[in-house]
Amino acid sequence: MKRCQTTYVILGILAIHPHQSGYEIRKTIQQSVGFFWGESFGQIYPSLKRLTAEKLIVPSSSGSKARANRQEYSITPAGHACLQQWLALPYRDDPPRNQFLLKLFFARDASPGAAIAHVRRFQENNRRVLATLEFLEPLARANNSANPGFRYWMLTMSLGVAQLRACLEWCESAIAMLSAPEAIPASNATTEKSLSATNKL
Amino acid sequence: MKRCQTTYVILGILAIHPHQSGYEIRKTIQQSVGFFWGESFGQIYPSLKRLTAEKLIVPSSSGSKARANRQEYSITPAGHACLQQWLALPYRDDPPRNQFLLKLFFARDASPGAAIAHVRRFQENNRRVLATLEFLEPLARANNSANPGFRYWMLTMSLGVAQLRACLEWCESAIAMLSAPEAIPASNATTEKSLSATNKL
DNA sequence: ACACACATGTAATTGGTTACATGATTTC
DNA sequence: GAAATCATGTAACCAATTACATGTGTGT
Repeated sequence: MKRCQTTYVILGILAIHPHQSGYEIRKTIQQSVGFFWGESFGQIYPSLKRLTAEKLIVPSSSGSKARANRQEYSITPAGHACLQQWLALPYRDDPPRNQFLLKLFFARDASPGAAIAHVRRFQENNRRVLATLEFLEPLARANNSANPGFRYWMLTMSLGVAQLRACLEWCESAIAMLSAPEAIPASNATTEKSLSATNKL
Repeated sequence: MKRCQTTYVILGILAIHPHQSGYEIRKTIQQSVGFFWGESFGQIYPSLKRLTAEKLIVPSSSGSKARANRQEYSITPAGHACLQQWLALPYRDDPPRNQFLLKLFFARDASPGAAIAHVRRFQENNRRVLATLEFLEPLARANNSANPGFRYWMLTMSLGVAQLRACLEWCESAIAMLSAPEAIPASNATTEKSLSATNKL
């Protein structure tokens, strides 16, 4: 049986946190794995129906925050087995598509300021995300450091932070490089003399 | 008029390198922007038809490598204008979906070795990509350093390398951390006493 | 003769976003 | 009573992958 990725995010979240509604599941996703994973309602609600039909989750109620509207769910043993099975499989890395890098790569065909504008935007985005991660980190640490899942959360966080820092450092040098129109970094002196016979760029 | 992303990759590639066939375009994509962008034939060929209909590219022939089969294309002034327009627009960063990080995040529900296996795979992938980038770099530098597009190619490359290095460093520490099952990094002494009342993990 | 790379395309399917539609509960 | 947030869902659309189908030219 083939299942889309949304399946496993929902199962994973419910395995950690039972008794959540579709609405809440989405919020939890945003707050925990949001910086590397997103789900839309158009994906979540149909998935909840399907997973219920497949007995991987069950409608449940925790009593407390009952609302006429709302339906919450919990993971079943079958659901947990399904999640574990998926976790044991090697992850697939889907071919990346980075529009920022694409626009930067083609920037010789753009107006002069375009490249630097893209880089600045990239820099701002990275700063913003880094700030939220660094804000979240001590809070989560205080609340969850005893939890068995904490170490894995930490690992994802630290990779995120490391990548963001690398990007921000790169932004500095990229802006510097793009601001000084003359300086082309050369590996040695002879490169200036246009060896470009068979261009690939 | 709304156009998919494939449009602009094709235009961008043909702006740099005219007289390429669909087959070649794909190859060029793999060799130049391959580490952050991919296109499939199922996307390229229909796009070429559509772009021809929209007069953004034209069927052309360079004479030399003519084949009964093959049809090559070049960008038109209209196509170039379209590309420039797109390049001037702010890039959109689509919500990332990193399956590796997702599996790592949920790893407390997996078998003990799973997390470390995922990390090792991630490490190998990063090493492989880094190796190809480092292999390509001096070649491209020698052939293209005089080219106006070279600096942008360099920028994308250096970001790629920086990110890959950051990931590889992280891999080291992640494997170390996962190999020593006891050590949970604590921010201070009191965190041990399970302050976890309101768990988020 | 065979394999491999070159070359082009279509059809089925999926995975996903976005917009739309609706309504309940809380808070100010 | 207005606004915000909580809450659920559907329909239309789209971008893209994958598998399939077919054929040509080159090198061994």
